[in-house]
Amino acid sequence: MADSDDRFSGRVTIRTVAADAGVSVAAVSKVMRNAYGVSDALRLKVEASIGKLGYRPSVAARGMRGRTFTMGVLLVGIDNPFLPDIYQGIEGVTETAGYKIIVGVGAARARKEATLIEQMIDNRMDGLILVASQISGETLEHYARQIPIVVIGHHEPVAQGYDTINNDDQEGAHLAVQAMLKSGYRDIAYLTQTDQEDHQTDVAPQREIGYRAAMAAAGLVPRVLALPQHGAPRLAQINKILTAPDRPRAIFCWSDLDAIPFLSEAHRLGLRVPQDLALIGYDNSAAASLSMINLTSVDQDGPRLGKLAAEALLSRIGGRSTPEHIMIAPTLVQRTSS
Amino acid sequence: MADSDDRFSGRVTIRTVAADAGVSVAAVSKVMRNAYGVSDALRLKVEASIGKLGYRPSVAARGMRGRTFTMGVLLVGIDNPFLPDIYQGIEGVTETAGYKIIVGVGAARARKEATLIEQMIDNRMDGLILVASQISGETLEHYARQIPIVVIGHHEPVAQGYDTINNDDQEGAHLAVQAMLKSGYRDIAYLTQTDQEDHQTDVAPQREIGYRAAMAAAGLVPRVLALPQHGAPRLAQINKILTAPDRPRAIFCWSDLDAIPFLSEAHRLGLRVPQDLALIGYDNSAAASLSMINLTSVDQDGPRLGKLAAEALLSRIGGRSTPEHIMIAPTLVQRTSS
DNA sequence: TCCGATTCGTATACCGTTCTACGTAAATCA
DNA sequence: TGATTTACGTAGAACGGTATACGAATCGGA
Repeated sequence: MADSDDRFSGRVTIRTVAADAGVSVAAVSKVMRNAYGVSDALRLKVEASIGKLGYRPSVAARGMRGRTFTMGVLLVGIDNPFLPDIYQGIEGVTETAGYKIIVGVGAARARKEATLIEQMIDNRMDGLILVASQISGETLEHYARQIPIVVIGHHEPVAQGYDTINNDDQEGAHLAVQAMLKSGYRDIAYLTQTDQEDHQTDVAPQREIGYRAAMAAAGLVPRVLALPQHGAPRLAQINKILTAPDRPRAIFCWSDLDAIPFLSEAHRLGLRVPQDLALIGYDNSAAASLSMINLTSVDQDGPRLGKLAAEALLSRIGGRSTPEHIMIAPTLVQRTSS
Repeated sequence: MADSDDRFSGRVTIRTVAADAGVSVAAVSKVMRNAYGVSDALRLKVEASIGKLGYRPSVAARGMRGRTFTMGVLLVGIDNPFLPDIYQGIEGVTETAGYKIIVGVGAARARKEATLIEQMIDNRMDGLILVASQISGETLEHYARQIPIVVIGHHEPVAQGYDTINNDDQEGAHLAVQAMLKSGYRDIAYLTQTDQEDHQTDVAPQREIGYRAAMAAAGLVPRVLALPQHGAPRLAQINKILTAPDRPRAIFCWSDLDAIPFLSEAHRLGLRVPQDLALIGYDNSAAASLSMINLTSVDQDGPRLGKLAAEALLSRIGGRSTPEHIMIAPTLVQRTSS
């Protein structure tokens, strides 16, 4: 009877295994969790049944009481070219630690991201890594009380409840401006993004701070341009900047995401790079190294950021409660666009 | 008030809400699910309590009996440029249907993908969309018995247990070859990928079939080149093909993913495109339209594929059990590389 | 020989939902 | 008016695990 029942319902549960091995449900659970008080004989019996039946515990059921051994990774959007690097770094750590990853895709909007975080909490993730999140530090502290959180690409050096892993964005900007100065440019503009909730803690404003400091140190007047991230106005704005009579001679872009379209439009307009226009981007994405693009870019070592974040999260899940704030040094990859 | 409550009483459960509203647990559950048999008065009372307490149901617990209202999306890898389009199409549908999405990132390896599918089943997803999966049709049938599945980018027109959504890859190849013939090229090669488990059902072999048919129809001899997807040999192989004395005059690449590095290497070698070498890619990815790249490419309308897949999955979750196999027509986006 | 400690396994109370019965009161019908 | 139906709400059994309390052996030492 029980047999035909099981066959009908399909799923092999902990009870199926217990019956097959002739032991109690609790015994099987203990074996699964390597809990204390299991003899070798019992373990062998149970493991044999597990293998035979192909039993896999239900994460949902398990999550109602214990760990799920899964961490959630929240990405800004799926099209950002430096995400693969970070993801790869995270995965390297989780794989050896026996953790699974589940990805949530945001849209660089705080509201949407908050929903995703809640979804991850609902799904009983053991911890969360947020990449370039738009969420305010205050809100993060709130969520951090419910689940361990590590943040990449969001400067909040005094945060108490969660960890931050960053490259030194001010330093990165400094490197870019220095390189341009060294090549003789003085009319250097900074291109930032608009239509973001405006936090000083985000990477673009941090890079702007670094840019302004470097310009000031050189006795030059800073000039900040802005570009919407989405929609038709974007291309029009690029065109407007490039065709204006006071077009800057050099532009440091907050991201390759903007630098490459700029390069493209400049090329279309017949501007020579770097003779007529010098460009430096940020992230050293795969596309930057293509020979027709050849964009000078600041590299922030995505794999390392991901690795550090995953390690921090694991230690936080393990019980650490003192915050950790790590900042790594960026490097400049010089190419022909500057 | 509610704030200090939250901090102390821990998680707000359905019982908290029921107690607060002065109704039964089942009543709250009914309201949550818009189930039959709930009066406006009851609904209002319950919703007030939900709002006041900030209650959110636990997906884990919910998953143990009913729906989770979450679908899993399995992507080949996070760096494939046409995934954002498909994702966007899926998201458009799920958002209005009140479904959540959770993403799993594969690595174009069947083993890894199988693990991910099992993880999704363990997490009690309501259904799965697999994008460009490497898993065999046989294995898919097996999993499809456990969970509703829709597959994008995998031709299996007689599959019984799951649905397939594809662009007509043979037709896409036909369009590419036709365009090259029309421009006067006759020495046209096809570039496929290696180091994949070799299924006729995958997109690259399908495109090869279309290519061979089109060449045969024109009375030309086909010529197939191969390129590993990863590692150092990749660049060396590109270089070898481009510098060989019998370098083809035109190459139709199975994906922009390969066409763009080819273009880059050709540019580095000083080859003129399309005078010395014509190239056509597949996927019409964002990078293809950049003016320095300007790659002719076959467009398979990713958003539409995603939309159709999500709709199919919803109807399958809703109970449909007859398989659905949809094929949409690709178009050629002509640019200057051919 | 008796006693406390240690080992191993079981019974069972949860965890937070859904969902199937079922009871009751109001509305409709003949 | 009595007999059905319909609408609304509740109780309580799942679901598949975890974890705690506890009983039964086994063991070493005085």
